Amino acid sequence: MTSEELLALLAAIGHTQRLRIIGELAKGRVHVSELARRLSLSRPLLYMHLERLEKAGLVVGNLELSADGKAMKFIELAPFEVRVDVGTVLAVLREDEERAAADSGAQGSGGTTT
Amino acid sequence: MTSEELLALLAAIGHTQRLRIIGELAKGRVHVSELARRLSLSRPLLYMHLERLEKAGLVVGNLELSADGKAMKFIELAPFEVRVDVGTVLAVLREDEERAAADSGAQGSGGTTT
DNA sequence: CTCACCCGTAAGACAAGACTTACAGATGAA
DNA sequence: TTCATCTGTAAGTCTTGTCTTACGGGTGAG
Repeated sequence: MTSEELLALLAAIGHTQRLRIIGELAKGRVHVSELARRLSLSRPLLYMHLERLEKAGLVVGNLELSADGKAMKFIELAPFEVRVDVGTVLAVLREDEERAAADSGAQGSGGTTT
Repeated sequence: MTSEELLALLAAIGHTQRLRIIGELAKGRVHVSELARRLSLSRPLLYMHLERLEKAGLVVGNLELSADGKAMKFIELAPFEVRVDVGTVLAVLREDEERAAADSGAQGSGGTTT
């Protein structure tokens, strides 16, 4: 895991509204408008938060058609678990360095991959 | 743990520079100016980050006097470990509700405390 | 056709965070 | 005294993130 991924994840979870969203989704999948109603959030705002959560891989969205033919986007919580401690931090920093080294090393040859 | 505490912690760790700071401190305690030099950060900026880290309880600062009588603030990494998953989120949300309930319940009487 | 749902995005106001430059004070050494 | 260390903060800029308002289009029911 790179620092970029870790940061995306921490930033995604680290917000009051998004905690509430996760809390609500923990009860089960819901479509966007319904979710907005339950949390008293404007739909555009909710979209913004969902985008962030989705990018970090915390939720997954599925556009489906209901029985009466209306399009509905259902949001589902993706399982996640990260231990945050000194070891994790050191690990991502090391990963970053390795990637940087690999990138600069692969510039001339091109066969150093994997 | 309340959501406020969790958010402070996540926000504290969730930043590139602060990851680097933690990484450097993992090697051992350092005084501020030296730390700033190692990370190529301006001292005022480092102060800002340290303040955030300290508030979240991730680092501890100690003002000491060196052998030649100069004041030096040593920064030390505090042990920390948090598991971030759905359970954690639900736990802090529940904790929030309990606190809110306790606060509003204690307004009139004063004897309802646990 | 109008109403009540649903989807999605664009634009701009506003607040929070990150970062720089500049300052002020204290010590010991040359 | 002047220089090289260290401490700390205040002010202002710039960038990022949050949030609201205002649009656009689609479906089925009355």
